[in-house]
Amino acid sequence: MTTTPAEPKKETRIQRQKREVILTAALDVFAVHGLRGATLDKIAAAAGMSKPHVVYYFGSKDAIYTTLLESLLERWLSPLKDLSPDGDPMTEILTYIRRKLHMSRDMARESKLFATEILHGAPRTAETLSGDLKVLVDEKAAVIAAWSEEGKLAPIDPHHLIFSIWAMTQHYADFDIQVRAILKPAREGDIFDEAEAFLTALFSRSLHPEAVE
Amino acid sequence: MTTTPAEPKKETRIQRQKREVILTAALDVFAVHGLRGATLDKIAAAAGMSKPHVVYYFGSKDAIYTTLLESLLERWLSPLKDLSPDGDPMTEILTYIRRKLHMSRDMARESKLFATEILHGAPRTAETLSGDLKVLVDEKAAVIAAWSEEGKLAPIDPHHLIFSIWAMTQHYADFDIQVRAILKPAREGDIFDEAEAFLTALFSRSLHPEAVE
DNA sequence: TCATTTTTTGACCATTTGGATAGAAATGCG
DNA sequence: CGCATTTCTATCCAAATGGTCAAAAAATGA
Repeated sequence: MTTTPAEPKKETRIQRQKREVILTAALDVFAVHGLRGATLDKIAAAAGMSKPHVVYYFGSKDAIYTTLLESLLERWLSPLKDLSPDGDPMTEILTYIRRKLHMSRDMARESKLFATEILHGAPRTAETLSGDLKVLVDEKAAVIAAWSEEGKLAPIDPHHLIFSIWAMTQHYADFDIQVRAILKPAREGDIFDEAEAFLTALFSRSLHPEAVE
Repeated sequence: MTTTPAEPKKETRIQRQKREVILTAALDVFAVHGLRGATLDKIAAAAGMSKPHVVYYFGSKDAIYTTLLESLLERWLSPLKDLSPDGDPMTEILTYIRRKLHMSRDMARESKLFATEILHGAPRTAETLSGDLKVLVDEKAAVIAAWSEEGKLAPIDPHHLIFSIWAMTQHYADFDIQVRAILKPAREGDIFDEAEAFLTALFSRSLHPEAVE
């Protein structure tokens, strides 16, 4: 048979490497052009191989995209998973913000891929969003809510707090072109360092448990 | 000649209406599918007319997209333009946040269109970003910086403050699917009302000029 | 009314693109 | 070495898609 391996039980080292090369190349292409704008030709060129070879390893363009998205979701959620109810509230949240921001800096392409997916209706992520993600967020929101109740944190809507952290950190990856265009000639330093200082100041001010009228 | 009118000096009322119908339909399609994912057939179907008719009025798919983007940019910036140096700092900023949030609520498709454009490298908006937009932002950032200097506002990086307002307000339009998936069964009220309360609280706490160590 | 212009579309075309086929090159292995 | 399996690619194909064309229908105006 001439069919593709698709997803065999045992993957050789070479197969894993090749798949990795394709995924990396595809990530570049998808992040810039989106799912529809990306072509197998572009991906193949970026990966330095022929188009049928790409299809040989993944079966279809869609399969590459889906694979990318799935492996991304895991890593994407890990910083939030690490937010511990046992730590110091302020430290936990500021650490979370910092880790999320570092992910935006180091995984800008992945962030854009994810953003485009959600933006276009999350056709293949909807279940994860209202499933695993919702469970995780609800759990951590409860932790934050408890902190607020105990007076360790200013009273705040924990869900919207999480949304705001996502929005602000991912903004620096997803809209980097805009951010850079505006900050351009001035500002020699790293934009992410500025962002970290800004976000730390913003949230520590808002979250300190005091002046609760 | 059988060429299209494209952009004649004088546009009849009927022409303007037709163009408007097409633009509205195209906005729906572009917001969901992106530039590449949108097809002339889909746009024509959404507008209730034939594909050649759409081309007759705009010449090309790209022209529709560009027209949409240009008319959007003006409206997009108007809330920031209205931020006045003469008003009360806190009121001005909170009003800006509210107006921006209302735009996210009422112009979600436009927000998504813009987001996709920037996300994919802003190929046809780059000049505007580093031109008009930068000028406007720099101007308003100076206003905010002055307020901070005068002690009317907590010291804060004004550029990043603006970025954070964009990020958080647009998040509710661009990522509405994610937000809704997480907030779903609970929360009967309007998400945007919650967001408004949250953002108002967050920023008024951070911006009040006090506790400056 | 009837010629002229504008609006509208069915049919068609060229290109792009996802993917299939078949076979070549390489690799593994007895 | 010789056979089998895996890896890889040139070539082709069918569907989708942006856009053209010629002509019909509707509106305009003298």
